[in-house]
Amino acid sequence: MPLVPVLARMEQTGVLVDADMLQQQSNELAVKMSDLEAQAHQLAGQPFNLSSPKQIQEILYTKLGLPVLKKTPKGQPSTAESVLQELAVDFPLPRMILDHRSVSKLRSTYTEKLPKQINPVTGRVHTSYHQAVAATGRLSSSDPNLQNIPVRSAEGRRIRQAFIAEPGYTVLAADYSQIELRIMAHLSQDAGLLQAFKDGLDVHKATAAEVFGVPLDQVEEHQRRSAKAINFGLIYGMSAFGLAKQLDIDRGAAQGYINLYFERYPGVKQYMDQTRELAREQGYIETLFGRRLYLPDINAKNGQLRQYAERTAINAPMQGSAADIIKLAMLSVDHWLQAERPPVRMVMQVHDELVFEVENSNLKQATKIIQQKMSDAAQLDVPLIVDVGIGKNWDEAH
DNA sequence: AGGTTAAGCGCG
DNA sequence: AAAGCGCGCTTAACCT
Repeated sequence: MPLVPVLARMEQTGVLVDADMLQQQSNELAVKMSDLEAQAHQLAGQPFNLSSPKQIQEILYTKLGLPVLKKTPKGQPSTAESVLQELAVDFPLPRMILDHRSVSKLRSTYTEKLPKQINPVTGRVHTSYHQAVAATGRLSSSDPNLQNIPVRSAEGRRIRQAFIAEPGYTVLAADYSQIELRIMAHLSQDAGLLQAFKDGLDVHKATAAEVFGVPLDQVEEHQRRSAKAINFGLIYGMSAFGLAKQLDIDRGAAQGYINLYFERYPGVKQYMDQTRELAREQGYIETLFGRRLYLPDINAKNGQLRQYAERTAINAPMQGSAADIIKLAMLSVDHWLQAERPPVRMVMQVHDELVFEVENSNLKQATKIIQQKMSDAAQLDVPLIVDVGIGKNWDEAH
């Protein structure tokens, strides 16, 4: 039995998963894995278990003499993705290891496991949502974790395509647009950021225009990408060093971007300083709705511990407030479901997204009500925009 | 045989 | 010296 009570095992609803489709994908992934193993065997001149760190170290570093770019905390040569990415520029084997890793991850974690998690009585997968695990107030999901179903790669998205609705129903996915940055605008009361959201701008593009000093309609793609990295970095309390690595630029340039950002959005700068200060004084920070996160290390002598606590102090109000808001939205939606009993099931929560199974003839009305209830879950000084997608499966609904 | 840890990676 | 927040799952490697 788990020590933390399972407050929300999805026994009543659950989500439909097409086991045959996953089985088919499993077979295809298995073929790719053995192809890669055979190729690696050739190149290495010996059998090569691509998932064994020991063998990777032996073959890549000892036998082939590839440069050791980074070490693990225990002093072993690192085989982390970022390292292998760099090595892949000059050598073929690292690419194969990376491909093998992503394929085997998809197979072992998803296509092989999910079919076994289907409840024979309901024909659905019923995750457990935990309310008292994540320090920021987010839910977590386990057995199986449905909050990390692949989406970023085409291969991975095929797994999402196996998440379907029963005949006569449609998958409806509703997600908050940029909720953490909107919360940052609200908390910091930065005039520029507030205005950008009130004007309904593409916020990364708007940031790029400000930081790089170009008109909105002349922002280039690489500028938007940099601005996006800056925006995310800010939410996480990232340093110039981290931004430099992320954007593959030198540290001075990264610091320049950050300085420019804070010049253009002085309210954000002030908010960040204030938040650190408040955390130091009271030993905790609060979300918009008063959820506390205690930071015992905020005044630690150990710089590493202290800086970690400072980054948490910056991030937790935004991540935590977003968690508060979607929980309120879930309650609001549930009240509607209980009162009206529409043919609608709330089947998943993925941090800033709610997934529903909606009877086809009710799609229009359900979309409107869900969108409105999520948008109205909190009153901020910027609008809370909710994007809704529908489809035969979860992938299509995005 | 079974448990634990480190590394790695899937997601927001 | 570290350097970006929050999770859960799988594997290899190591341990009892």
